[in-house]
Amino acid sequence: MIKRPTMRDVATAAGVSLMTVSRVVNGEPGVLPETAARVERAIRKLGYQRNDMARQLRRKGQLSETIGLLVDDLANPFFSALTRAVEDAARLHDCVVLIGSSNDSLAREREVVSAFCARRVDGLIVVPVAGSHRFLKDQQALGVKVVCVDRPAENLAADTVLVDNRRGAYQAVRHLINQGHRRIGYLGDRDDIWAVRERYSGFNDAFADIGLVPDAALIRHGLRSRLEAAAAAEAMMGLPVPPTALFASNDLVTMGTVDALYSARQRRGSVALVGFDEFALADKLSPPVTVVAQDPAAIGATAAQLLFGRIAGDTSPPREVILLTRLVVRGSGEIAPAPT
Amino acid sequence: MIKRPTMRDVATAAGVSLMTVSRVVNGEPGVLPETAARVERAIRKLGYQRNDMARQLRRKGQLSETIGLLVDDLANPFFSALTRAVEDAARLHDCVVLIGSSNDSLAREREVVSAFCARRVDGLIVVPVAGSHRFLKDQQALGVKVVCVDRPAENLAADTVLVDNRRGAYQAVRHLINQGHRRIGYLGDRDDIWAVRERYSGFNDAFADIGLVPDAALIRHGLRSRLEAAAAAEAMMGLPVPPTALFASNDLVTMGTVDALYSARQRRGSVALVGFDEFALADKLSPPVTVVAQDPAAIGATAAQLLFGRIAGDTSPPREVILLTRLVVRGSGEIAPAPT
DNA sequence: GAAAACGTTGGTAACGTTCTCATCAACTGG
DNA sequence: CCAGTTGATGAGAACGTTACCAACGTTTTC
Repeated sequence: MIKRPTMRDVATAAGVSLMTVSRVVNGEPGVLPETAARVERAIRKLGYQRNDMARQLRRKGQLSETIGLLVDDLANPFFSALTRAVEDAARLHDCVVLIGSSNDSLAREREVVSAFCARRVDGLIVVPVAGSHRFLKDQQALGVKVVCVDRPAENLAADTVLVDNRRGAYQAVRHLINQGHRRIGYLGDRDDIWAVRERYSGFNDAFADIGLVPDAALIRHGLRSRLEAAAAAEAMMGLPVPPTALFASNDLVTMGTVDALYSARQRRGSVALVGFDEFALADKLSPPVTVVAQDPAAIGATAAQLLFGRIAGDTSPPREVILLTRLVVRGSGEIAPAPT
Repeated sequence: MIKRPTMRDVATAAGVSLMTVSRVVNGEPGVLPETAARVERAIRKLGYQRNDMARQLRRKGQLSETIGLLVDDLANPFFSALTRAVEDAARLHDCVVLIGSSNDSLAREREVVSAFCARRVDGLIVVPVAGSHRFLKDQQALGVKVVCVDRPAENLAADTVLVDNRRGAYQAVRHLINQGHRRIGYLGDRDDIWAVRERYSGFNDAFADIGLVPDAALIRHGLRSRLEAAAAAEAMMGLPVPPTALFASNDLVTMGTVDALYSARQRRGSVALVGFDEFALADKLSPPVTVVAQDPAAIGATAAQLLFGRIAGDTSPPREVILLTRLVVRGSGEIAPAPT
């Protein structure tokens, strides 16, 4: 393991000054081709590579060409697709991406953001958890550009990319209502999450439309895992008067619900299911699952576009971009025949 | 947008020297509690945050507490689960993670590795693409710890975490053979990918066991997407004498095959399918899909453990860790009745 | 009671880079 | 032939931090 060579080492090896090496490394003009060639040779011989930390320290106010991305849970397909889109955009700007998962913990979010900012990222794309984002605001004041994704951050003037959660959920539930359903169950994630709350509002909106109020026995909040969702769905289907349809507030909950419906096979087909979020193979289930589809790649790409715009100097007022969801009807909506 | 305060600013504000501030910031002993409190107050008032780039520059030879992770495609659930595991391990070591996707391009891999190393990462976890990894070796010589995942890197002495691809595929195909299948189709990704080649070997091993050679008409390599896989499966099932079973070399190909089998519904159930890689809802398809399951989280965790061991100073010879796959039989193996 | 030890604090030199300016030779034009 | 211009190169100071050592007052030790 050799000590890393510095520009000074290269300079000595090539018999030139340090500045000349710097110029060659950065492709600046004003170096004789012959001299440059000698330097290049020394660079290759020593295996020199520029130290971007030192570089970044010196050229203050310049960009570090690093951004941070903080999502809820990277293992979730929705967020990993989003991440991939951000990464692709970042590469186009010669930018590397620091990644972190917040797991819906404000403390963890703060830790990660702080670690990112200590490394002087140019910007942050954040899926903000519930709570106060005082520290994000502080970083913003110090010049870090911030874009929020999937949920707005409380008390923060930042670009935000959202989807029409409420309308999406509304349409999904209206779809069920139009099929004749009246006893529709709600299975939802923690409702301190903004997007989840919005979807629940949409659920209620649809009922308000027809002058009804959902049955409180058919409302379940706070489902944090596929397993919990399965148990909740199971319980709900076991009620004296079970629902004829279910609305699930996100992909995880939808899959848990599918688990429950499949494990109680005798009842399969007797309940309609609509879920928020598209997921792989939803069309292959029986019955196929109707979903409110978001486009995570588009969300990520939009967020990245906004962020790099800000980094490039866009100082217009914060924008809120709402992307549309799409109801993908898969024919599981019709009132099913009573179980035999 | 305010200029970022430095330790010097804090020192002036607190009426102490720069060194005292440094000591307080780093929690070093030897500062009177009273003095420390004054400094803390100044820090909070100014919103000071340590500049880790300068810090890292000064304390040479120390760790940057940053690692790089380079996967094939972050949007693939396998790699995103792996990434999540690495990230969790990194947090335990107070380390942040730079992420990149190589898309199976050597040039892109080199670019990303180079960008990571310019930022002086302590280590790299890499899913190496095919080709020469000269540049990885160079970085290794300069002290960057490297761990390979999913595939070994050619000509590189580095810790490597793999699964028993060949044996896993062998067992899967043996399973089909035991069920009475003889015409088994192979649908595979690019076979310049090591893991894919290994799986193909396992496929052939199973045939060798019973003294047969697979029919060349039932072998398809180079399927890069779900769509391509679907087309290939479709074509194969349309042969004059179609296969009675299919082996798919990874999750993407398996899903494409599922697409093909579902779209040709009349033939559904007439062909058995076994795929490498577990995927969500495989158990819910009809018929359910038998898979060779890897544990991406365990792979990521193992790789991270090796890497942080090296970073902490472990200089033992490179290790190769082989994790076991698990054949998850889901009852789609039996010879199906001839199509009606 | 002088010497040694300790606990607290500050001054200064790096780390590897880029920026600013100075130098110096070789041209150019009148 | 000399002032002015150009083009290539180099010297030195910063960037924000930490390692090292010196300085200081106070206490302990024999």
